[in-house]
Amino acid sequence: MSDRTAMSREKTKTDLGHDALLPHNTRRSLPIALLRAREAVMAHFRPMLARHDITEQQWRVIRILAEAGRVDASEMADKAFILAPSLTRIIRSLEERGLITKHKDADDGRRVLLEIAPEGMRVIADVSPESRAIYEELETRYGRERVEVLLDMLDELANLND
Amino acid sequence: MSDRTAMSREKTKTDLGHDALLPHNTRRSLPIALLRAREAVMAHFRPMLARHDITEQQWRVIRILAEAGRVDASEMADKAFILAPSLTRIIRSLEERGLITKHKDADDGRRVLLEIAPEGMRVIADVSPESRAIYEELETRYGRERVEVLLDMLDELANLND
DNA sequence: TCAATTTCATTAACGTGTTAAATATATGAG
DNA sequence: CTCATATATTTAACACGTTAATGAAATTGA
Repeated sequence: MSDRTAMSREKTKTDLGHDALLPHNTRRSLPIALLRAREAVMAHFRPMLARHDITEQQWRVIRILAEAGRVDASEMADKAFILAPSLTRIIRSLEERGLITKHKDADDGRRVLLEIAPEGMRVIADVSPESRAIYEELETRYGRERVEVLLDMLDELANLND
Repeated sequence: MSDRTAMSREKTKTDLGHDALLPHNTRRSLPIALLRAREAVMAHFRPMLARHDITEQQWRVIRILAEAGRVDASEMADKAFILAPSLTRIIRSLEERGLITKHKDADDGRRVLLEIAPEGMRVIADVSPESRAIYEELETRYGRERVEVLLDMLDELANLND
């Protein structure tokens, strides 16, 4: 390779000279570790969702509607952990595809109420068993109790701010 | 709980009739828990990065260049956990802003070599201390050892596929 | 040597993430 | 009741994520 001067000085030019200013190693960083773990998990689900022609976020939305019935947009944003602007787009797309219906709340004209449509229920019925199977396979391989422990630790991390 | 025959029938219309088809509760799902945890962590860093006018991904890239010196795009994609198409855009933007430089590899014309520029080093010097401080605050509040445990568990989850 | 294959990077197209601003409706103080 | 303020949703603008396709350079094997 590129042996710039006399000997192996690959880092010389860009080196900080001392490590105090350098951020700690990328591989032991919480944000990236969380990203990697999440991607590894989603890699199991994504191809299956793609076969059913829905995205991960669309799946979260219709799944919550199937669980919870009629839900307004704010509540949905909260439960599905999707920001309002993204949710607006996702709702539009799901409605156009006939998977959900949308109506104004009669008591509060600002609110948008969402409900799953029969077509959406069909998707739930198709995807749920496969999703479940994938999750259980994952749980088994990682260890059921360790998943619980991990979920608790993640929850606590997510709630550090309160 | 869900006694859904005679009384309280809010969910009847959208109910599946039996719970076997329903996905398990959203709040105990690994993908969302990982997302929530990651967002909670990033919420601490994002405002600081925004003040320095860089995104999280741009920060990962220049930080890796500061750590590792000259790096080609594939290696960068790997280390920063950024997909190639995103990386192409990020590299373009960082180069336009003068934070990095880019050259073709003389030995392999397909490869693109990246290096941090002085302007990029300035950003590193500005952001690193703040980043470190935020991370250490976080580590302290969550518990140093628990962070280590969590990182190990996340790593194992990310490597289940191998 | 050269055609087929593989690898690296980019482009394209679409969906989502993120912040700020705009719009519409509700609510509350006077 | 009315004006100011607060809340719910949408729009806008830009960056990134994701998959597939393209272009260019390297590698392989006949």
